[in-house]
Amino acid sequence: MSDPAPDNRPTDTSPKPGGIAARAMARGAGYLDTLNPEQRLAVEETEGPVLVLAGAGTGKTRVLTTRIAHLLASGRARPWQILAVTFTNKAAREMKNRVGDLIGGVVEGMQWLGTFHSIGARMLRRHAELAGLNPDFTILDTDDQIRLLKQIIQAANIDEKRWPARQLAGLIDHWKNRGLGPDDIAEADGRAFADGRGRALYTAYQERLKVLNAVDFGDLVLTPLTILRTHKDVLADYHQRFRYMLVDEYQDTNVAQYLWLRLLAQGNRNVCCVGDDDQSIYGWRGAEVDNILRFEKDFPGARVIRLERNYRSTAHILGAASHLITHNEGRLGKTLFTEISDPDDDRVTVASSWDSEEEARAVGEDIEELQRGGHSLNEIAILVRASFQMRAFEDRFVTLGLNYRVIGGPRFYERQEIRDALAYFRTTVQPADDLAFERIVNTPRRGIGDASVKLLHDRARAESIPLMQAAADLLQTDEINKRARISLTNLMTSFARWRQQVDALPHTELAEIILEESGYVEMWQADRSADAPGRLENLKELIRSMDEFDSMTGFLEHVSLVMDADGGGDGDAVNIMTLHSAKGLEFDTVFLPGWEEGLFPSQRTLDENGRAGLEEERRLAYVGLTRARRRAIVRFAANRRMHGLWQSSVPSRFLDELPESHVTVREEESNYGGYGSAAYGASRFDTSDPFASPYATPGWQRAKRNRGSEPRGRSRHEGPLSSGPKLIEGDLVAKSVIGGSSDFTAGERVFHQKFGYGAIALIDGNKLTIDFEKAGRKRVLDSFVERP
DNA sequence: TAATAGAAAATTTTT
DNA sequence: TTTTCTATTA
Repeated sequence: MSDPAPDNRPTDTSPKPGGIAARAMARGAGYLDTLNPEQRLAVEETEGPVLVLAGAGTGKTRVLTTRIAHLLASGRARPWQILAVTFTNKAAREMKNRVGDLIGGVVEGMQWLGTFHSIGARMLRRHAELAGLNPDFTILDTDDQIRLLKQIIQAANIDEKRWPARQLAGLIDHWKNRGLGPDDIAEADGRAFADGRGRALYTAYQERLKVLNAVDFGDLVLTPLTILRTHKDVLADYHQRFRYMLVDEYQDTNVAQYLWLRLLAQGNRNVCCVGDDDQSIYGWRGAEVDNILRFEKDFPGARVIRLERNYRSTAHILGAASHLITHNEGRLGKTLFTEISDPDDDRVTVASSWDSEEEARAVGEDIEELQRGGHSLNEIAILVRASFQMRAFEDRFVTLGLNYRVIGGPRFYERQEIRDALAYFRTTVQPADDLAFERIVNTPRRGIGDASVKLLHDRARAESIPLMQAAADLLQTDEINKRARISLTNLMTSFARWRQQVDALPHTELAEIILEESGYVEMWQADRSADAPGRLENLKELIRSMDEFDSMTGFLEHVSLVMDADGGGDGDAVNIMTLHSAKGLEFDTVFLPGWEEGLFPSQRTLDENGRAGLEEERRLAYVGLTRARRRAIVRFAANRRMHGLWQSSVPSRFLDELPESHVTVREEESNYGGYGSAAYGASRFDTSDPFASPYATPGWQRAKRNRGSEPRGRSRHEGPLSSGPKLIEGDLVAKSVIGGSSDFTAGERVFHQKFGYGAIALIDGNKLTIDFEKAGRKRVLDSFVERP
């Protein structure tokens, strides 16, 4: 959370409860009057466990915020007696603001309103000693985590190539998400990495973290959980403290978060969870839909309230989304409805393109058309499955001169220059922060290369001391070469100097001094590359943003928890983002490109998680559709370029699952081969019982049938109408030969559907480099070319 | 030790 | 296609 203030603040400075109540009463508790009966029930049912199943667009946030306002205004709780958890900082911020609006003023003292991670961090700082940490521990981000694990793997003499740190990080995260410490890992599970050494590495990692006085993201939930489990007095204290608990997006909780909540809720059982099982899209990072599905079992006597009245979308959009999601098993079941029904409402549009570039072109045209009709660009969103899809749209919009903004793109705090600068600050404030120190010892280059760093490491490890300490010790000897010695001495004195100034100077000033004196700014000034000026600008922005905090420590705390991207562009612009980051947002018009098998649903998810993965992808589709207020345009392309080579694709099975009655298929002249309703006809829509078999639809059946080895090239002889099926085969055949070698020979003349005729220049397995007569040199998979 | 060239790998989603 | 890592050379 963005609140760096120490823990004891609220009790003395926040307004008396009477004050809040009085303020709210003065506005005449009217906040209840605007709610519908279900919402009102969800707000007023304050005692005991409550599960609010809030479908998309049913006023979920409104219920949560009104509930908090109600608890405060009715005098049931003071601000600091309410625990309110969200997943994102954005949601926390919004909640705080909206409660403030309801109460009529800024809410003070709601220190337990925040993300799981920020609240976990707060708890952990209060009881750090119980976990063997200092209260000023640092929070490592993923990057630090992986660098640390890399060191541990290397120290254990394990081939880092064969057992990448990234994979171990994933494994450890997975364990932590399930609430498992190193000692809880079953013998068998521990074998999952490096021939059975997974558990040992996990243990080593945790020990190393303790030495560094650091925690990772997973620890922010797991360690507080462990503390609550093992210290009854602490738990009792929180039981007394939290009169009411609220949880947003309950469907996204993982096991550790769930256990933490359950433990806390055992106190007075006043827990209210709000969520939507149909919008659970974070299973891949440990979320357990099961948590929401079995709420009533966990909390006997729980009241379940369904919010099904949708205030956002047209009947067509709701109809399409609702029908799609019925193909999932294992849901609590809700049916969204709207009372607004206008015969002029557009149906959900399905359209297709030849390739991703044409897809972008078509969307661009649609947007310009809407714009001419007075549609605000801010109210338009393009929601993609994977971020690489964004590029085609960006390219197109740049040529069109169409304003756009990418939401959730590269994060400010993840940029190299920002991380470097932060490492300097961290080392200054926390001399024991080895990871930060290591990051900048030789940035900018100062002659302290791998050899010298290794010396430091050996020394530090041998004596179990921080790198800084080891450096100081080593400088007393003559083990390091001259050049390194001189600059290391310099660096050490600089840090000592900066450290002295921490309390003397304003932190923004000190930050400037550090970046200046370390030569870091100079390094970028000397850099002639195109992005150097931008980086310098970012550094300035970083210092500007520090102004809002009252100390360096407070700022660093904020940074590690709030990885939010900055404000985003202003003015009127189209929004481009992934489906995941679109959750919780809404737009008048939503474009959903790339509905193709393999991309959406993602092949990887399908491979790794099977049916559960497919259902999660389907929920993602549901989330996408329900972002739209008025218009949803679903698209797929017949060809897509991935990793620099072309692949063709089958329309997504989700298209088959859209109900005919709410969808229109649009044919576009710009389609080269008439790949419109000819190949993708109304017959493919799902008019059957959704539970029968989602895969019984014609399109999917055909694709499945063709997976084998049907002769290729047939459709070329059948005229333009069936150019579609040919591509389907191309894709499926392509998959079956990946890794094999090609039966083409160099120099051979071949035909490609997109590029025409050409000669093979180079063969690399099944990847061909071909000099095309018209399109020039391209790399393609061999299954996409034919002998003429 | 640093710079460079060349090869290999990788591409989902994020607190 | 792009990025990231590695090995080589100055």
